[in-house]
Amino acid sequence: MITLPLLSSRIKRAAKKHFGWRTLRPGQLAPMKTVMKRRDALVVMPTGGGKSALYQVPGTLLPGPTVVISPLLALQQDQIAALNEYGTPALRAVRISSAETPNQKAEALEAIRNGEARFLFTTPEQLASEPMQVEIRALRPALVAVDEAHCISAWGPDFRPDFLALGHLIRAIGRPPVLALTATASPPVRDDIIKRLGLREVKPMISGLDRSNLFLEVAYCPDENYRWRRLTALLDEDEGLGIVYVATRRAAEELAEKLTDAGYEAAYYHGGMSGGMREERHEAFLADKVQVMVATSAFGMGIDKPNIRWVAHVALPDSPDSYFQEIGRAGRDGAPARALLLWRAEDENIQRYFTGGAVDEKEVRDLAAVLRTGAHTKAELREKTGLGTRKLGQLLALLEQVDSVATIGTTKVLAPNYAPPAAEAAKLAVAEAERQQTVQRSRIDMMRAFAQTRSCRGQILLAYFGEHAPEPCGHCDNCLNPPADAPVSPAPSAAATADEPAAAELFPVHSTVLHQEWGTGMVLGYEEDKMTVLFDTVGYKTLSVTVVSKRSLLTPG
DNA sequence: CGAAACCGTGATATCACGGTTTCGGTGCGATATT
Repeated sequence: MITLPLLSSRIKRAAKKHFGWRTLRPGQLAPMKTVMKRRDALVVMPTGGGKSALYQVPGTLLPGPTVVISPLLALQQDQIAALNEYGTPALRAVRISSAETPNQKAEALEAIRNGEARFLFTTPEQLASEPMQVEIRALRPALVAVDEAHCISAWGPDFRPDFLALGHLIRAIGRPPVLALTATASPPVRDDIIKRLGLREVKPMISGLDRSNLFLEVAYCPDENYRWRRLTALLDEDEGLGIVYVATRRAAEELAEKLTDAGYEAAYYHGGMSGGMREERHEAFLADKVQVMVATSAFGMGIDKPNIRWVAHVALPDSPDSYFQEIGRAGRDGAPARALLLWRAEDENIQRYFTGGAVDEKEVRDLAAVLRTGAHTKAELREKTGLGTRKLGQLLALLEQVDSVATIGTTKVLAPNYAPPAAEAAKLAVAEAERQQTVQRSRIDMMRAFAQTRSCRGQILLAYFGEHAPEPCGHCDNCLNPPADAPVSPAPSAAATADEPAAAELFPVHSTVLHQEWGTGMVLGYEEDKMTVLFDTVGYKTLSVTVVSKRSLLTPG
């Protein structure tokens, strides 16, 4: 029987023996202990906080191999190379993905089987194959680590449907304990991860959300000219290198060119470039050879570079989740760094477009009906329904979420016997799509609210992530230079006259409330006369405290 | 939704204007071609 103090020292010894780490970083030991106790865990920790170690160290001690599920092959490549650099079988990693031939896959499985390797990296798409499930299950994995777990929520419904089925897939390989890792996750995203992975008895373990060396600034830009001037002003003030996020590939190329013409060392990066080119640019940035990287959201995951001095947005991100993750790449070394949001009202349009339009109930019904007639490949489904690849994928993802799709064999899908009738499945799917879009629109609303606020931005961001910060952050534009007509916000020191009790908090932060129309929600925070509530079905809503109070719109839940 | 490309018209021989169409992010994996 293992006692707890012994557990801690075993972990520390393994960290020292295999990795040469004399100490663990804050927030690392507790999740490692949870993993060693064979329990599920969800850990939210900024990149650079040492998330990989959370499965790597226990992985050397557990009585079976660790399966690491991660969304990007390029990222896996780096992690595998890093592990194999140690040159010890206890840390050796292999991979199963589309980049491996059948022979290489077999070798990878064999290496795990005979103990030459401990870590098996793979993708949700590989796990969707039943023969692969059988092979991996036979390895008796002792732990499944899901890296960048927010992809379940962010990518699953949209274009990586196999992420939605991860919970089922993990069950199919024997359901070892699951460790879910991500750098950012607001409460609804955490809930989604827990639900989709089927995590049991987890309390999210969260650390490092308050990045006090990051200075948060926002500027509203009436036109592109003004935005350009603010951006170049930042580049002129700051000697260091950084990332400019834009909304489209074309914008990335055009802005990079404009910056180059103006004498800045700029390059662009987006998902439409060839793999080789992307790698090249990525390497150049890591090697300090690019001062300004103008990029779409494709640039980011896995970038663990300590000396990024600023991140600018020439766009309005689709959510505070994305925003936080993107700015979080600056200042990893702990030295001061800047996050500058340059937004225009027009920026919202493209995000609304990406949110997607109404789903055609008839199309879903027809698809659901075909699925009930037996197993089909996706090509067959396209043939029979006349849907395009992308549309088909989205509808399948929706049906998957209402238990109307199952994968059989390697590539075929069909309606499982527990699936509702086609008409009902279609109704459920349309309702689910609407719910997701409503929530997504509310996230855009929250992003705009963050951009427009006159009070502390750090507080608002933390509130969005479900953290209550009683004091203003002291590292945002509004804290440094309060707008002339700024509200009476809770002052950092007793000097200010904070006689107004912080917008008379009707309901405690984090308490549950009930709204007649919107159902139950959680109070996230107060700001001026407004309160923000996260509702289960309609997402984030900002309400007037006065109106809520006068009309008794909310009751304790 | 809105920016930009496209396209036709008009008054003149190059462009100006207005209407219409198209496109827009994130990546796995399988397939076809060198």
